[in-house]
Amino acid sequence: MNDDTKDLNMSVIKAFSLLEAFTGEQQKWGVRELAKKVGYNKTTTFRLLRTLESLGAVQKGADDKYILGLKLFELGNLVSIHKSLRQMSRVPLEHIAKEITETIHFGVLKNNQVLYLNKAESPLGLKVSTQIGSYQDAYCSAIGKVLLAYLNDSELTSYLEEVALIPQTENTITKKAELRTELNKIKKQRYALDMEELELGLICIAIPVFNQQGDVVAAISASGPSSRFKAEKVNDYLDILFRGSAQLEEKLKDFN
Amino acid sequence: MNDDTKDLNMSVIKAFSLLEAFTGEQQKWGVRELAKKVGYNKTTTFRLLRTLESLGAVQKGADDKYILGLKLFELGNLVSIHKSLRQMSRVPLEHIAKEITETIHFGVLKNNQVLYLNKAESPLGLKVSTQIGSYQDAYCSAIGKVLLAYLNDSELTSYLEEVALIPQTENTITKKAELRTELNKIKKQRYALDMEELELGLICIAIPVFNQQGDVVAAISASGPSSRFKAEKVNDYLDILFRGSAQLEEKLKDFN
DNA sequence: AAAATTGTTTCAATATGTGAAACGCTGTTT
DNA sequence: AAACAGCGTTTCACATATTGAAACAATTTT
Repeated sequence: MNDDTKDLNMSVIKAFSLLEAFTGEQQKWGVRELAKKVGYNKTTTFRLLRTLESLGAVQKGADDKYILGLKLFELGNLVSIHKSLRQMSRVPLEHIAKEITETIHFGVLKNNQVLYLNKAESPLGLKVSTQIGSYQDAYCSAIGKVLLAYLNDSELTSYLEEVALIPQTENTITKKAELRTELNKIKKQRYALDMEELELGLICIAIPVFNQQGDVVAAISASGPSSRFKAEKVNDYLDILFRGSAQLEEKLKDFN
Repeated sequence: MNDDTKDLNMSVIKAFSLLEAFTGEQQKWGVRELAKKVGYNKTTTFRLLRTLESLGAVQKGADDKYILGLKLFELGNLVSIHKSLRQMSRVPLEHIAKEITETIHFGVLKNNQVLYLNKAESPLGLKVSTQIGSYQDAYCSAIGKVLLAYLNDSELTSYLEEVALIPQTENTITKKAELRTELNKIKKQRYALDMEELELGLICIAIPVFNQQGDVVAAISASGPSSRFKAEKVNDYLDILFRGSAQLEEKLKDFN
């Protein structure tokens, strides 16, 4: 951590640390266990939780433990950045999902990571399911690699300097030179594949979404289990994705 | 304000006051104008904003003014209360919207107000458009009246004691006895009409959604301009809504 | 019945947030 | 060209609001 911490309101920072402890895996917290987790005194933690409760940012569940409250739902729905992208993506994503019958994701690059703005889930039982609003490392996902591929040289160089290529599976690209080569290839062919680079058994194919100026603003992907995702289907999937992407790009025009 | 304010963390409360100043109408704020709006010193406001910025709860837009940040989007997507209701409602709402070609809303009662959890917008140009996550007074909306109609006696009595029936249009019900009669009628006929009670030119029809135990957990509505919403269509709309509601109730079973 | 949890309150100490005034910057008015 | 008015931001002495160990009340576990 750098010294940007100077003159920030510590109470507010602490309050948000508490909120960030609530994740998809751990949705409920008691006072003492949360205090232990974030490293604050239990009294402090208790008072912050009570404050957040009075604001509706957290609330007590049936078992008296705290869960995230509806105020955050309200505020989250007011966030205007990418809001139009998110809204306009819904219908095209659902069309694609219906045709491909795999889960479709829609994401942008934010802080060098993929931020999932929307999704349309596969109608099948066995499917990929990601939390909208969550982040994913870019170098090991199809959407991420597409978005990285269209960065300009200096952006990509600084990304490669900063990032640590941690192996998620035996297929994860862990050499920076190799990643660069892969990204060049992706830019040429206009799509990216993730062949179990993030998770074993999970395959993903992604293509870019351009705005009217020709910049890549987002990417869409289809993800499914390797058992269904056969090589001979790739071209079909790409066709469908490209048609969906064209729809998205059409809608994007209205927002300029 | 009552004395619940004791021992709450004022900084956190102030920070949230700032966040709540951001609405659909006013999405951007400069430091000084926001300070004026919320009544804090500009220095305090500035420091809180800087703190919130470092947390990603706000960020600076293109014109250097502050807008709500993606951290709130992330947190909002993690809110688990009503999350399943929200998710399961999407597909049925879209089916209904396609059939009725008017905007469909899905809401619950929260703090004696209607909280909109989801919507499916009319494909037509002239349409109702509500912010998901926003609140609406219950007594003057169709969804609200349905939800009120199924409260038990003591809940309804305490609602009627607390609420102020402020006329929104010339059709708004402003007498508590009259509202009670209306709610009885609604419970009997199993649907509610809002005939320009909230906004002139706006008509709305709503029905309840039951869970497996037979409690009303939510309501769905179709809203449109009075120019399109003719009396002879009401029965058709009801048919479609009831079929949609049945779909919703079917999905609800899986979550018990 | 004792022990070990939990959430919650108390109170003195001090660390933390406060706000008037000043600063540097940009754009407009004189 | 100079004065002005707006903005976000910094400074610093002061005072208030936050802190945490310890105690408390209420459950649950031993």
